[in-house]
Amino acid sequence: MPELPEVEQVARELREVLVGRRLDGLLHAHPDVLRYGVGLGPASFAGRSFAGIGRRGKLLLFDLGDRLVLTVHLRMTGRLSVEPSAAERPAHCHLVWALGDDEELRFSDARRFGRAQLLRRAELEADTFLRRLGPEPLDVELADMRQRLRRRRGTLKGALLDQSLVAGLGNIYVDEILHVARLHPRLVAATLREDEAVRLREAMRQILEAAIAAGGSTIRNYRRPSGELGGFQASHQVFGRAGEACRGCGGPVVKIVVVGRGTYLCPACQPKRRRKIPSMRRVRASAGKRT
DNA sequence: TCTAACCTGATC
DNA sequence: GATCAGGTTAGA
Repeated sequence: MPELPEVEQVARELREVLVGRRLDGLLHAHPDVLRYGVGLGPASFAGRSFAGIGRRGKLLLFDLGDRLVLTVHLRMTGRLSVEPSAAERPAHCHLVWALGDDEELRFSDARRFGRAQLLRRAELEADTFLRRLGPEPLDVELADMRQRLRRRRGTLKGALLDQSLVAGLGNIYVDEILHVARLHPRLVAATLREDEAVRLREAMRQILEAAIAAGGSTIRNYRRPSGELGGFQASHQVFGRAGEACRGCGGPVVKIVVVGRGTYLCPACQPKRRRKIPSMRRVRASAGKRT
């Protein structure tokens, strides 16, 4: 469910609420959901406090001080929230920490795909998931991105979904980015030209910044820690809009399957290979509109 | 590089 | 009842 903008929103909200706050201990944990580094266990949480909260790709990083880090990956349906201890726990609440002041940090996850790990910093640095992540899409250098794409034999969409190419994009934002960049998801990644790579990188920045500013996208499950929905779904140009009119050219948005994922695009604006395309210079303007 | 698998719930 | 879902990964 959550991609970079949603995870960034979660990190920001929790940072406001949790940093500087003490962690009294772990009250409840599903054994499949929370794993521990060497020598660590449920008792390791007691007496710690939140020194900082960061994000790398779609992974949340809670700095608990004393070289201890809690990582949380929300996967598809994971959700973090801070609630009064007296409030009824949500369904599928798999992790609960006591925060003091009669509040709890809770992780709930219907599909139970999400994972948390308590690690020492040295173990975190050796963590294979973290080590395999590519650069942040908002920071990646154009030359670096081109080089990474050139090594790919598969589709452009598949490459962008691979977290080792760039870290944090998922199914929604890849489709939105490719639409703004006017690139077909099935283009062979390695064949991307300079001008196409420039458009791609610019579209990444534009879409991700707008999505972060809007608090992410809510399609079905995603909720901010505050309980609010994201706002960026209203600005989606193609995702979830099969059969509707493209906001750029008026033609129909279609849904296809690419690398096994439902994929939305406007075939007129995103031709498989170059051809005259309708003026799409102003996708940016319509991207900001509320519909 | 693709598919199946991990789980459950919502929707067709 | 069958299919699909915003993620990742083991295995073919």
